[in-house]
Amino acid sequence: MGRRSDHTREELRALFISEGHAHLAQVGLAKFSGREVAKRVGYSVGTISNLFGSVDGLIVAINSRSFEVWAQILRDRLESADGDRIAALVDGYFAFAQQSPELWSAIYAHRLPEGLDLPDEDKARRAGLTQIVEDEIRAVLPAGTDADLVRLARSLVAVVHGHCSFVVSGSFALLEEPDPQGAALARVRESLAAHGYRAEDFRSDSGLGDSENRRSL
Amino acid sequence: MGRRSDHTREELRALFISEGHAHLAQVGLAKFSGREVAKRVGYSVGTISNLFGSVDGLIVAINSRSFEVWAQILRDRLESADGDRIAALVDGYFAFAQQSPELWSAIYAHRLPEGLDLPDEDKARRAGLTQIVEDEIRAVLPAGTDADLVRLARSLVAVVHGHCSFVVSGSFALLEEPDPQGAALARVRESLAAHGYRAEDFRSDSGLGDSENRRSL
DNA sequence: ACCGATTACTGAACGGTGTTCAATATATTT
DNA sequence: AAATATATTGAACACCGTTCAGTAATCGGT
Repeated sequence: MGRRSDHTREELRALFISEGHAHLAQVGLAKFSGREVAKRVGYSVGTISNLFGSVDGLIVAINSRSFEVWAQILRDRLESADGDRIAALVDGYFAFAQQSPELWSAIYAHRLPEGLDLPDEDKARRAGLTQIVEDEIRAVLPAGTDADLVRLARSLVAVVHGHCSFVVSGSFALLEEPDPQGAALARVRESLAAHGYRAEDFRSDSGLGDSENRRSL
Repeated sequence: MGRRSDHTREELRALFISEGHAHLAQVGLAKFSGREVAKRVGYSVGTISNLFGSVDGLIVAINSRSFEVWAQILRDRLESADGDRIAALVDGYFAFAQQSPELWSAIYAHRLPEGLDLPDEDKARRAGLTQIVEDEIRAVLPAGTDADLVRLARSLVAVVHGHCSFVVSGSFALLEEPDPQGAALARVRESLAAHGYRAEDFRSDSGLGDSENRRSL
């Protein structure tokens, strides 16, 4: 077979990303197969190299797509949140990781080979997630330099990320923790409090992690 | 060639782990090759399956070895620490990750296939690291239930882990953070303070992360 | 309407991977 | 010394990602 042109290049990329996303969610990064994805899409092996440069390139694109799905989950949780928007953020962070553990861990397990780094387009696609958090943190802390606020927001993302990572990877470190998400939230609240969190309404909280918080404050 | 028996089974395992450790540090998990390790050790392909069940089994053993190296680094830092033992812990955590990024990320990037989970022996080998942290946290907080203390200690490990993960993965999230380790330490101190940290001497601290801390307390 | 030139896609070939398991050569036991 | 048990091999297999000459559809010019 030769030229087909039943899809534009962009449509074809979208097809591979979509099918690849599903495949990655099923089998995980270790067993991910570009050949398999090509077969499912109905195109030949070489097409991946044409479109994405390499299988690594395809995985990068798939992971960027994951970030978009993830960000949308955060927005949904914020939308349907009661007053406690910080809890909603933590909840959204965990939600994606736990409902799609293979997709989530692929994001952090995948390291692109020496030399090339993330295309700018992918950086932009992924920035949305942290942006959401930054905006929420800004709304809840006393005004300071924006640079400091951005740094704190990302540091708090790291706090939640660490807990999430231990849960998904099944690290023994959190095996005995009945409520890792609660613990993450508690740590976030402790740091926010240290930075002058405007307490509004603290009413609804749950989980043992928060009891730590309550006990000591 | 047939039977050789120039090493006991345990010696042979140690050989593969040692050589595999070096190989993993060089090329990273994605390019890790069991065949290559076997060649270096001077044994044939099949030997890995005999000794470790599979290449995944070998990687598990290598990663457990990494935990031991890592724990030793923590102990060294504690030994040569000035008064600030918490900073020493954070420093040790980052030190291993940054001096052996491939080994560190292999620990968390490797997910063992559906079905089998970590052998008890490996769990024990890996527990040493968190044990060190637990002991230090216990020494520095007012006495409470030991269960709560263990959970808090591990949660704090997760806090540091998250920052470390973002650094090693080169995640854009911390690109604008000049001192991620300082940020991790600041978050840990904020949580410790919330739980009644006995402040002893706070004298020597450094880094922007800590300035956040100082400003807000 | 035709015909190069261009483009999109193919898929066999290649070198690599992990796993299996009959064959084999050394140890150990009888 | 013979028989048995054990440790190790390595060819065979089925997969993987990358390459690239080849081919067929489309396009631009006449």
